[in-house]
Amino acid sequence: MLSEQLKGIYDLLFKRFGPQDWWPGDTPFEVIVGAILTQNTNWANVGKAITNLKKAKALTPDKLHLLDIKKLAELIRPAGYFNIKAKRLKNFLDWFFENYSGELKNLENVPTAELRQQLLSVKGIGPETADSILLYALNRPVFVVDAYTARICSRHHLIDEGADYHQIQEMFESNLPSSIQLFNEYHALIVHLGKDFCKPTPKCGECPLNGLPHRV
DNA sequence: GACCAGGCACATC
DNA sequence: GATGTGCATGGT
Repeated sequence: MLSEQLKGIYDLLFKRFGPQDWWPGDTPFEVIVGAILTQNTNWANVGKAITNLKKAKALTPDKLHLLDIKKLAELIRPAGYFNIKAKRLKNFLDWFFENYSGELKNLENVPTAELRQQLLSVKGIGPETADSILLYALNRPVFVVDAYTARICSRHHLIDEGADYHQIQEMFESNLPSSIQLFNEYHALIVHLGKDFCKPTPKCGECPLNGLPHRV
């Protein structure tokens, strides 16, 4: 029955918004960089940082690994938190080169659960960033939870207010088929819904979920 | 000018 | 274990 509700919500969102074509990135590595840069940050600003990295021909594992951290911080400045994010990117690259020679294909045979644990061990990569990388860059069937997901699930009584990341993720993953395509589209649709309607102060207006149970 | 954005680590109680 | 705070740019 939760599974019915989750599928119903998906259908409503897809019907209203259509396919979202996520992740907006040309290569898996670009997706990884974007996942770190978009932490608590508007995607438009991340796009500017990505453009800067492309112009500087720095958007490959090797180049980014070698790039001076001060220089890197300057290039990603539009994405905000640029000092801390430069360090986070470097932390990821250090891990990537130490363990996998900076080659994405070397990640292919690592089991998802193990890879997730390893990503989480990198300082600056938390649950959402790790799962975004796993799903959108590495094509693993994990459900990405973000602030919008938590807010929407709570407001519509799908889960307790105050449920943590893992509980919310578990609700989706155990009540939906484990499909990369479905998880990809669902998370993207939730973000679209969140941007248009489910702000911290709700703007329900023409929300496609109008009519479903909702907290006041 | 206030509010918000596709978080995370760390300090403090 | 829960709660608070710093990190920072840019659009609405």
